[in-house]
Formats: sequence, structure tokens, C-alpha cells
Amino acid sequence: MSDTPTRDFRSTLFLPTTDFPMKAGLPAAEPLWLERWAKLDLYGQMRRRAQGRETFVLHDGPIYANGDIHSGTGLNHILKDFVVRSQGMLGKDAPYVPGWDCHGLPIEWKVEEQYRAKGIAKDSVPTEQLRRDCRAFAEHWLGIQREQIKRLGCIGAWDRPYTTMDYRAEALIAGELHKFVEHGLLYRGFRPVMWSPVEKTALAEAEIEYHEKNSPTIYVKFPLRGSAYPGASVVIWTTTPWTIPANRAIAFSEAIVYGLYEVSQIEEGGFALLGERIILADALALQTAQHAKLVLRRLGEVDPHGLVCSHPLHSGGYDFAVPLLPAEHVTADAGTGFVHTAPGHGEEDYEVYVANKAAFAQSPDPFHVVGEDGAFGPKVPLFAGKRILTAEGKDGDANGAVIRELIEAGRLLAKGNLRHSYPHSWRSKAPVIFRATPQWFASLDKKLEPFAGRTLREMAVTAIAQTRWFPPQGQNRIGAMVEGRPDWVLSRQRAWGVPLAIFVRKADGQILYDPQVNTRILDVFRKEGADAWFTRPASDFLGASYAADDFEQVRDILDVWFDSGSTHVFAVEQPIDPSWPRAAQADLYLEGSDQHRGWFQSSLLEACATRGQAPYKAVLTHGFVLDEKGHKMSKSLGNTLAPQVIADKNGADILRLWAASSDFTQDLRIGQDIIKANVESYRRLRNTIRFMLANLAGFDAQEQLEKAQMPELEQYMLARLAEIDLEVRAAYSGFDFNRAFSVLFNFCTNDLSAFYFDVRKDALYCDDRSSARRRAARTVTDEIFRRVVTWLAPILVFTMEEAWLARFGGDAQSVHLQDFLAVPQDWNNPSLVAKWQRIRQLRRVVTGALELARRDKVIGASLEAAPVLHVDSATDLALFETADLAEIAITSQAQVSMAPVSAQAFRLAEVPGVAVEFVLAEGNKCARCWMILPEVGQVSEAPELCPRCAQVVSKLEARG
RNA sequence: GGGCUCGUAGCUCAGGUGGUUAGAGCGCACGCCUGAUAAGCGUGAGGUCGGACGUUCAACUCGUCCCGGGCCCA
Repeated sequence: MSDTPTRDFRSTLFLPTTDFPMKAGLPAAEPLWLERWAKLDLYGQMRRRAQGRETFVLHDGPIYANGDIHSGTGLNHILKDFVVRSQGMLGKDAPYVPGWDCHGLPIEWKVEEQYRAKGIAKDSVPTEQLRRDCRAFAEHWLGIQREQIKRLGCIGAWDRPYTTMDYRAEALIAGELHKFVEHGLLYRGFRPVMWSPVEKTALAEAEIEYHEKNSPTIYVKFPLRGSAYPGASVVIWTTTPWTIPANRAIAFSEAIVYGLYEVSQIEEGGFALLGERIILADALALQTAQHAKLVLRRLGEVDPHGLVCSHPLHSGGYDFAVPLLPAEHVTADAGTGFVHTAPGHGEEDYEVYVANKAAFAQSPDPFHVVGEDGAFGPKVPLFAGKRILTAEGKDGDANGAVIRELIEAGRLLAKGNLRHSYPHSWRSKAPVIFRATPQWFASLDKKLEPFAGRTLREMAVTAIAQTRWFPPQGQNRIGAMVEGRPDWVLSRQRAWGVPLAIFVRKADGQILYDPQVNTRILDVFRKEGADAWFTRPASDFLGASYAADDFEQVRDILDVWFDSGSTHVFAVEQPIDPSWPRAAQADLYLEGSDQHRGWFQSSLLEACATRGQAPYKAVLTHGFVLDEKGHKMSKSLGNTLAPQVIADKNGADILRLWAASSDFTQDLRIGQDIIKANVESYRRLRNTIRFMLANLAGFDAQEQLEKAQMPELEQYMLARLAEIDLEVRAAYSGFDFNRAFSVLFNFCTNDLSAFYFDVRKDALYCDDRSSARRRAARTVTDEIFRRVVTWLAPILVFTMEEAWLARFGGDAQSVHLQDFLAVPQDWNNPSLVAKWQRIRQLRRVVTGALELARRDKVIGASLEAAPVLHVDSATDLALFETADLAEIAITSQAQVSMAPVSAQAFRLAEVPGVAVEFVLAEGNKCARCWMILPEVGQVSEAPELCPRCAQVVSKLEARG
């Protein structure tokens, strides 16, 4: 054996060459790609290219224009981008018009905060000024968010987004409300809200903070009417004595056992009378007795159903019945098991009222007891003018007065004090109260004439059933919510939003519905924005037919959910920008699962109320982004990971890879280690693509080979491409990006990198340029390259563009202007795939056998081996009539045999009927291709080469 | 506390209508190659399927409860 090569043949090989770097440098490269795409007007080109195709309209859920985007926003937009791009490459016209939600409280606060920082009193700022500043604020953040999302590689009409504060949008939103009026859905009612008497304003939950506060506690006796338990009283407990004048009912629980008790003993300082009878929850009787300093004796059980009491201040002007009503919020945790119910002063109290309206018919209006300054109104018996809180936010005289009157009337059983957590205004730090305020509602259960007597709730439930929900549990979730939700409160006492642009006739409280007036309103809004509602006189809208003095102009602002619920109108159904797609219904809404209560529902209700159907055909939801331990991200926990940070550090393609490798229908985790894993996956993909690029250098149409002339291995790879094509298309069509990605990733690692490319390196590097084998390999590699790159393009938008251009160049080229390539019918070949599956199984037995030899230091490279594969079936033997085992196993020589084999031969438990006998390759090592063959040395002109290499080299040398 | 929902190897995911030794990729360990080289190839070790009871001849797959997480409410 001569193993001293006299010459280095490296230069005679066709080694891979490419400028496509192994290291991506994404953070630096991505912004340059974005610039290029902007210059090319890539989005515009995509639109023009898709003209005339079937449309696929993904309607973007408007994001709220305040603050930086977070991981959830990033995920949401990346998924939307996957949808838009994959639908486009599947052959649809899939535009993307991003949207912003610009009105509402959070922006208004931020602006007020800015005022405070400058020492400007909020009340000194005119509404117009406030609205102007809010608009500017939203504009500012819209710009920032837009850049942050674009940075993630999301493509769309970024220079022409829709916003809810666009004048034309504001006009259309107001117009939608008019449709509510027209359809008879809108009514005025009352509802308790958090109210700050100090600031004389309603507060939202987010404006509330909780502080410790001392409150008086009282046990109050409500004397029972009727003959069931003569002389007995129902006892309630409350920390807000001032709500007693507004009491209209007592709530009890059907899950609690109540008892009739007699006071059998009294201690000094108690208010009770010996022998009097009270009704309490059994579980709370002892506790109550202790507070009231008395001893109770149980006389028997009480069924509270149908009982009616008198008000404890019955003789002081509160001469009405107080019914006992069952309610779910009543517990036996504290108090007496009976809950005093003042519908104007508690959320749950109000719900009891709504659920039992008839029971309240005989009692006085419960909603006008306390004024906006926190004082009892002039008509309130005994307490007119008494204040719950002083103007400074200290306790007023109302509680004391009520307690005194209760003692006077003999209805107080006990009193005490309690230190508890109580809601306070964020701003003034003063306590707040629950207070009924007039609000505008959309009725869910009114039978609507324009819809054949169906209710909004019924229509919404029907529409939910007609919508496709991904994942299907979504239907369940939104269905339960819509069935159980109360009427929609549309009004807000705020400044920044679309007004409820309606007039109410003072004479009869009716809402004015006059199409001419409405047209005037909308015309003005379209030109001047909704600001006009606050700056122009009412007569401008009412026109000559009505006297402005006869009408109340409603100054309330619409709930921002009404804005976003109306976006389908001006962004999809009647696009206010002609470049946006037009459709009666969007094909898809895609948002986080929290939007079942939010946008999915507001859009559904809005569209059902105005059009009788859902605004979408399908709804896709994703989960929440959690930290790597599966806990929610929050600034206070310090476990947030902003998408911009990942983009800047690792690249947006890495973040997109993460999105594609996760199951987004569930909550998904992200963190340093998970990102690192995705960086690794990225490397594998990138290098596989780089290998293809490098081996396709100089490949052109002349070199292509017909499939019929290709080796079976190549035909097998084409058949695999046909399979993958089907899987990838199915996955993208069903928005299953995780499946698309894993199919592609596994194809790249298992089929390509670990098998096909490894096997074909010899032919690619060593075969003559004209060899059919090499030409076939390059032809197939080209087909693989084009497909893999386009299949991955919706996910790795930057890297696939880089790869595409590295091969096809051209200033105007872009992978994003390609469709998924069609697969010729005749590539499909299931039996060939099955055959090669078996061949690859046998190959595993061979590699296993080589590994043993390697471990024993018998060989290093597989080319040192010439294994004998023993099979026990003629079928297996026949496999190798058209396939070369040595080539496939990357050994220098190989044999397949059905001869019996020794027990020591290598076997794999999972591949029965097969054994491999290890044999060292015989002959000399070819200095060029490194194969060890008996033929090496037989070519006299090139003694250190095998015949194949000798021929290639001589041809090269002949050419010079 | 209620509604919905999730919990399979260190990580990311597969595991129709219950049925042989629960799979893949990554990571890890070990080895090979040095003509994809801050790459590539191979081999291997890792889960009893969150936990406990049940139903069943048989459960990761069905039921109940518990633990832990998430969204939305209260």
C-alpha cells in the first residue's frame, strides 16, 4: 500500500464556493434589508403582483397607541405576518393594513400626567386642548410602535394604517352609534361606578388604589313583615352606614342555612332587648352574638324565600317594603349571611336589582340618593344635605347621622369599627364611593324589529356558531361570555373619544332620530373630526327644524371598545382608504386569547347590532408569552423580555423562529435559554442552505438533467419534495406554523444534511462536471433550494431573502415576490419513498457497525470500511439492484448478501433480519477522492488515483 | 371564589376515537472527520407521560379530586 501521495489534488476538486457567510450578523443586516424593501416598495409590489387573485383579508386588531410594544404585541404581529405571507405565497391576495386604537382613558391619563408634571391644573385645560394633546400623544406612540413592529420584519401598509382617530373613522364610528339608535338598542339607565366625591368624577378601576381605612360597622335589624315569624328581624351587617337610606332589598344565599334566634341574655353596652327575635345565618350566629354582646338561643330554621321586611327607618319616611332576594355573591364568610342591598351603591347590589326588577317596583328610586358631591339629596328623608365625605375627603357627618337615627328607631343591634383596605382615588388619595350614575346602554335582550324580533344576544350566539374558531375551544369561551354578559355600557364621562353624538328631547327623554340631523353630524365629523361636537353649537347639527333649547346634547364619550368594535366598518366593509381591501366580512381576526372578552366580542356585538352578522369568518387566537418558568411577565417581577431587545441582540429572524417553533395556540415561554436553542436551530438551517448555495455555484439550465435520467436517489429526493410540499401547504393553510416549521426543519436535518448531502458530497466534489450523477445532484439540489427557501420565507423573512438573492441576485428580485413552487405531478412516488425508507433503515445498521469498528480504533473515516450487509429476504436484496450501498453508506466498497452470517455480526434490535459484517476496505487510497479501492494504482498515468479521478484529472489537464 | 384552559425527556414539540419495549429535533456525553470547518457525520445516556384515587382485561389517552401555571371575571 503506498500512502505517500506525491501531489495535492485539492485544486482538481469542485469544492463548494459561496459568499453566503456562515455567520448571519442579523442585528446589523436586518435593518439594511428593511431599507432595501422600503426602496423597492416591496409591499406595493406584492399587492400589484397579487391583483385579481382571491383575497384573504386579515383584519388587524388595532393596538393601543401608548407605550412601547411588549412580547405579546411582537408575537401577535409576527403571527399575522406569517399568515399574510403564507397566504400570499399559497396564491391569495393577502393584504395587511395595520391599525391603531387611539382614543380612551389610558391616553387621557398620560396626557393629564404630563399636565401635572408641568403644574397645570387639569380643569383649567379646555376640552379642545385636551383632545388635541391626546391626539398628538397617540400620534407619537403610533410612530414608535410602527417602527418597533416593522423592525420585526412584518410587512404591510405601514405608511397607510388605519386609526380610530382618523376624522373619517370618527364619523363612521358615530354613524354606527346612530345605527344602534335606529335599531332601537340604545337606552339610558343607571349603574353604580367608582365615584370620587372630591373630584366629582367617575373613576376607572385602573385609577383606583387601595389603602387602609377605618370604617364604622353596624348590625341593623330589618323588621319582618307578615305572619311567618312575628316580631322577628332580619339582621344585616355593613361597613357603610350611609348606604342604609338607599337600601331597597336584602340578599341571601340559597347555600346558607338560616336560623331564628331569641336573645336569651344581654350584656352591658349592648343594644339588643331581652327576648327579641332575630334571623341570621347559623354559621355566623355566634360571631354576631359576640359583637352584639348577647347570648342567643336558636328556635328553629328559617327559609328566607319570599320574606319581606320593612326598612329600619320605616317611620322616618322610609315607608316601603324591603324584599329578601337570593343572590350568588352572598357568603357566610363575614357579617350575618344577609347582605344589605342598595342598588345605587354597589356592583352586586345593582346586579340583584337588574335580576329582580319587579321586586323593586314599589320602592323609591334607588339611584338619586347621593349627589355628585357626596351629599344626600334634598329629598332624602332625615338626611338631606348630610355628607358622606367632606370636600377635603375626610369622613363627613352622614354615617353618624344614620347610626343615630337607627339607634333612635331601635333598629341598631350592634356597632363597631373596622380597619380594612378601601378604594381611594389614585389622584386625590381621597376615599371613593360607589354611586349610581346615568349611563347609556345597548340592550342585549330587547327584541329588535329590524331583525325579525331577535335580540342582540341571540344574533351574537348564532354568529358565534357560524364562525370558525382556532383553536375550537374559543367558541366555548366567547359563547359562555356572551350568554352571561350584562347590557353593554357605552358611555364614559370622559373627554378623549368619539362622543355619543345624539340629542335627547327634554320634553319626553326620547332620543332624536332624524337621518338629516345624523347626516349633518357625520358630514361635520368627516371634515373636522369629532372635536366639532364640543366646539360647534348644537344648532349646527340640529338645523332649522329643531330648537336647540328643546334638546339635551349628550356629552358622553363612547366606550373605546365601541371604537375598536367598529373598525371592521371603515377598514374592511367601507374602507376609508381606497388602497385597503374591501370585503363584507374579514377572513380572519387573529389576537391573543384575552380578546374573547375584548375585541372579538365588541366587534361581534357591534356587527350583529348593525348588520346582523359577525364581522369575521374565522377567529384565530394565540396564548400569552410567559417567562421561561411559565410565569407571567411583569415589570415588577423584572422578567420581561422585549421583542426589540431580542431583535437587536439576536435578530428578528430568531424571534420569528421562536414563534414558529412554539405552539402558539397555548401560552408560550421565552427566555435566554430558549432563544439560545433557536439560535442553534437557525445555524443548522442557515448552514444547510449555505451548503446548497455553495454547491450550486455556476449551475445553469444547460446542466439540468431530466428526471428519467437521474439516479434513483435523486428521484427519491424529488418524491420527498412532493411529500413535504403537501405537508407544508396543509400546515400553512391551517395556520399551523409550528407544523410547517418542524416538517421543514426535520427535512433539512434528517433528509438533507445527515443523508442526501452527506452521500452526494463525493459526486459533487469529485465527479466530472459532465457526469450524469453530478448533474442530477445539482439539478435536484437546485429544486430543493428553491423550495426550501420559499417555504421558509414567511418565517425567516430576512435570511431567506439573503439566500434567494445570493443565488439569483438582481436589484428588483425578492423571494417575497415568489409563490410556493408547484411540484410536477410525476415527482410524487410513494412506493419509491417506501423503498428508500427501508434502504435508510439498512443504512443505519451499517453506520452502527462502523461505529463499533471506530470505537475499537479499527477505522476512523467510514471510507476505510467495506462492510457486508447480510439480509434474509430477497426483497431487501433486490433493493440494491438500483442503489449502491457503498455510495449510500459512504464506504469505499460494500456488499449485500443473503449468505448466512456469524452470530457476532452487528445487528440492531429495531431492524430485524439484517446483520452487518465489518470488513476493512482493500486497496490503495485514492489521493483525490480518498476512497480505498483495489483499482487505485491500476491507471498507469495516475498511479495514486482511482480510475474515476484519473479520468477527471486528465480531462482537466487537457483543457489546461 | 367562578368560567375557560394548560402541565409528555434539560428545552421546543409529536403522540385520531384507550391496546406491543412513549417518539422527533435541539441540548448533553462520547467518538469520527478536517475538501460545508467558530461547520459536518455517527453512537449513546435521558421521560412511567404534574400527583392521588377510580373505571377497564388494558390509560399518556376516560372520570373524580389535589398540586402548579395562564387568560378572563368576581
